[in-house]
Amino acid sequence: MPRPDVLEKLVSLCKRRGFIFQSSEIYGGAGSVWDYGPLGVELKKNLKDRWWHAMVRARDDIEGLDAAILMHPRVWEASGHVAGFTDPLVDCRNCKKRFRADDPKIKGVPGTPEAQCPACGMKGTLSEARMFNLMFKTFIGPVEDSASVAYLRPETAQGIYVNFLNVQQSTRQKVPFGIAQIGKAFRNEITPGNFVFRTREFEQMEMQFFVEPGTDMHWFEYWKEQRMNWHKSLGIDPARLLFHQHTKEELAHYARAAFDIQFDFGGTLEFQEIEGVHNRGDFDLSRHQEYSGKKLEYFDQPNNRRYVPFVVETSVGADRTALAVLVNSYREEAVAGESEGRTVLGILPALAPIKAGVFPLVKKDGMPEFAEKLAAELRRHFPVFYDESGAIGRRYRRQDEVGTPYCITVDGQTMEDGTVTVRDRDTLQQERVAADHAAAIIESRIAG
RNA sequence: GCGGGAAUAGCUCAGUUGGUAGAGCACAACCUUGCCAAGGUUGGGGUCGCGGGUUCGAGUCCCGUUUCCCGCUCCA
Repeated sequence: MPRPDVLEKLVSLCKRRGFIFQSSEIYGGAGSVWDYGPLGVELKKNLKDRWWHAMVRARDDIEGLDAAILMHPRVWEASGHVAGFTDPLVDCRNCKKRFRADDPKIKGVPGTPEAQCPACGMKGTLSEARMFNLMFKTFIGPVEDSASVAYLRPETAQGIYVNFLNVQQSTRQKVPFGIAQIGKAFRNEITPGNFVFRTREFEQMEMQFFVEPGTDMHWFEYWKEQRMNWHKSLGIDPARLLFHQHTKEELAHYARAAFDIQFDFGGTLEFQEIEGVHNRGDFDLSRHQEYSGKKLEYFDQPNNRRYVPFVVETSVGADRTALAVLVNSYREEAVAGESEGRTVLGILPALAPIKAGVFPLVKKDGMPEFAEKLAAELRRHFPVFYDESGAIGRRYRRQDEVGTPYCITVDGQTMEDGTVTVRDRDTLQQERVAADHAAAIIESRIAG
């Protein structure tokens, strides 16, 4: 049974509370691009930091990199991105089939009444030839001529391949080792949609692991496991995650083997790719050798031999993972004694944009002053939201809706003994702790 | 890109046979209550996605366009 579709409610919540806005909204909106608001940028940053820590900082066999978005146009010829997509294509308006414009089976010039569709035989239904390259094209320098054409990268991986030897030699890494980077990529998708699931500008977190040929399947299995565990560590329900193996037909031109990690977004987005783990063999490095004329070999000193390493790639969408975290955490639940339930984002505390709300129970008897001081103190440790407006219950609910894991309330007793209550987002339980210890207690829970 | 649907306040929507926009919630201020969103008073905020057209007059009809949703197509 498909899970309920929460996407529509989530889109509304994201806008209302400042997670994600549509780009250029006041101009009617730009197609399929989204902006991260104050809370969204914190969530996504926490996610990226977590990935960076797991993949780069916590390991000694992976190095970080931040390659440029614009690259030499030949890179995309080597990668295969230009070749398959420079052919003009035509559509038949009748039978909806698509053909190469130079298909010999087409009689007549496409776009004219005489042209005949090879599939359905109708005349005059073929569109004019159009380019279907999904890469964004631009020009380097002020003159727009063919010599200055450049592309916005459609994937971050190539920036890693072309820097393979730079990184290896400057860090003295030995194979096997990896290079990781987080960055924007751009694709002129024909069918974008589903909120930030498929967009034309998106952010990838990629790691390319260089291994000795023959050991690639071992590392492929290793990284499959590692990456699945990472997603589970985000608090994502394991029942909503699965591997999908690419069939021969699905395999990309560069891949020897490929698994997707899929997440069940619910509704019509049942089990969709959020990460790909691919065994790319030596396709990329070999192609770059061929197109650049420069050797991209690794010298195995102990064995005194040179070879082009194989590559195991892990490529995860930062936006898709952020969406998965939001969808996974969204819940509406009943509250005892109330007709209206509450909306909660049960985000892992470590990922939550705001870690704690700080409230004075009432606006009198020195409580606001005490609470404001406490909030300022806590802010030195993590993001805090101070709120004194409205009923206390309303303030709790506001924080539930944006996933704030803890709410600290300053009450009458605080003024006497310096203790405050800490309320847990998920259990609604409160416990009383010394105000001086609140920061340390919450910090340890976020880490744990 | 093709076909269908939608576009009115921050959100969810209403708006009768065309006559210059309403509700609930949210938000702000003050009062009150004081531990889980529903008290009181007051207040801010839309020119109806955008551009044309028809009309004495258009949110309300027509055309174009943009964006979103559904389906098809595409997805290196």
